[in-house]
Amino acid sequence: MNNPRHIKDLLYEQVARIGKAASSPKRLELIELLCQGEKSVEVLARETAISVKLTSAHLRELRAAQLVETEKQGKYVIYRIANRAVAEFWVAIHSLAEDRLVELRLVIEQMASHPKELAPKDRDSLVKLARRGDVVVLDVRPADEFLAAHLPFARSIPLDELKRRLSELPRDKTVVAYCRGPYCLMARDAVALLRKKGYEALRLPEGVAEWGMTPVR
Amino acid sequence: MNNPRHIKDLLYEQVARIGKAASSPKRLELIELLCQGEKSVEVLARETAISVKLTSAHLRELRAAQLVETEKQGKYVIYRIANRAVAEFWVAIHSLAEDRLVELRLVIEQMASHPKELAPKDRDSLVKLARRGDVVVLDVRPADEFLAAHLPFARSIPLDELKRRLSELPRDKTVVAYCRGPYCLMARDAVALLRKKGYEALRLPEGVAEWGMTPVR
DNA sequence: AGATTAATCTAAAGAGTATTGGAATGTAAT
DNA sequence: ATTACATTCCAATACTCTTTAGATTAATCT
Repeated sequence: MNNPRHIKDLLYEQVARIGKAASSPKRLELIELLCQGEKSVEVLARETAISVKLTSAHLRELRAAQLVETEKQGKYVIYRIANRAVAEFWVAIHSLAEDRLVELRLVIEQMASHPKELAPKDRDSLVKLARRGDVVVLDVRPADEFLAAHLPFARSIPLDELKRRLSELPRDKTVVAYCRGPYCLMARDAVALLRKKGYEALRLPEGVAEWGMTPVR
Repeated sequence: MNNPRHIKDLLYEQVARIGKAASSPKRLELIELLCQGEKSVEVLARETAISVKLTSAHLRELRAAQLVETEKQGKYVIYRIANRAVAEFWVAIHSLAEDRLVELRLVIEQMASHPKELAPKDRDSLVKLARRGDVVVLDVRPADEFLAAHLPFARSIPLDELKRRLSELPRDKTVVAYCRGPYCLMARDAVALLRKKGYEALRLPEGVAEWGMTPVR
């Protein structure tokens, strides 16, 4: 059985393994989360609101497709993205989805709720503003994710500490908050809180994965 | 039901529509074929060796995911890639698969059979050589695909005409043959034929999609 | 040693997908 | 009008995937 058709079938079948891994909403959410940094099964389950058992099963699939790697640390199993290419694929697939699927764009729009929440998409100019201190780039993800990687000149105040650490932010600067990416709601909530307290705040819908800064190894 | 969890579920579910479309080997093959140019259901079925009915069903899925568009031309229905982003996604997913899956790399290696079939990957230098006429870049795909788009300075001799049109190729130049991409076997067969006839021939494993030249509209 | 915690494995039910054959639709050729 | 052709629709079957529950493994804590 070495005919051309047989060979081709083998080839596309392998590529389809990646597609299969990316065909479940839960697995995609796990991938996005792992793009923020390595995590244990328990943490992944908590953050995604999936049962530990089911999380484990989905991670098993991701590992079968070689998209994630594991390392046993004591009684924990730490999962991480296999390499940067996986993060780039996550960005590629969700970007294509946003490009093609009206339904997705609709949900994203209604997520923004207030029209002025979107920050400028131009990365260079944002970095320039942040470097000069004209805006404060605020990372509202958990501290360990900030530690693993963060946008240039960002400072870390996790969302659940924001209320009591408001005083750390200058009142006269615009705050640009970001979190895990366009589907994460933490930055949205942070901006809502900041505005209620009188700050000028914008949400940057991108995260480290979209900026090509996913931590690996 | 406007709680955050519900919103997130909607978001990832939409992205998973793209993953689902890419989770079947046959659909991937159809996408790759459509990256070469628009085609009718009949042609797609013939080229992929899938029954017309099943081809139609898979194309239906691809259209549901908004990855392809259709246009009725007389009694034919012409399918095409929705836009360039789809071709880029095809390249992204098969590149990731090659990066991550040993099994895939193994099949590709045994496909090359002769070690020297691989041509230089550096695009600029290949284009330079082709411009100066130091090598002949040969497109062995069907004529309509060549017409839709081809690599710079390439000339077209479809594989099934190659034997009787050999005289069109200069005997003293290296021939670099390419076809639809790394999973297409036409360039491999062309190289085998050329070598048997005494030509110096190499296979370029990339096609128009990999070079970002997929025809759209 | 025994209890606790993290994670996985196995089995089973339900939901969804791939594939095929037969019928139906719409267009073009005779 | 009738016939041929390209494509899709519908229904049935086999298969695969998702999810949950119960049992199991392995490391840590008391």
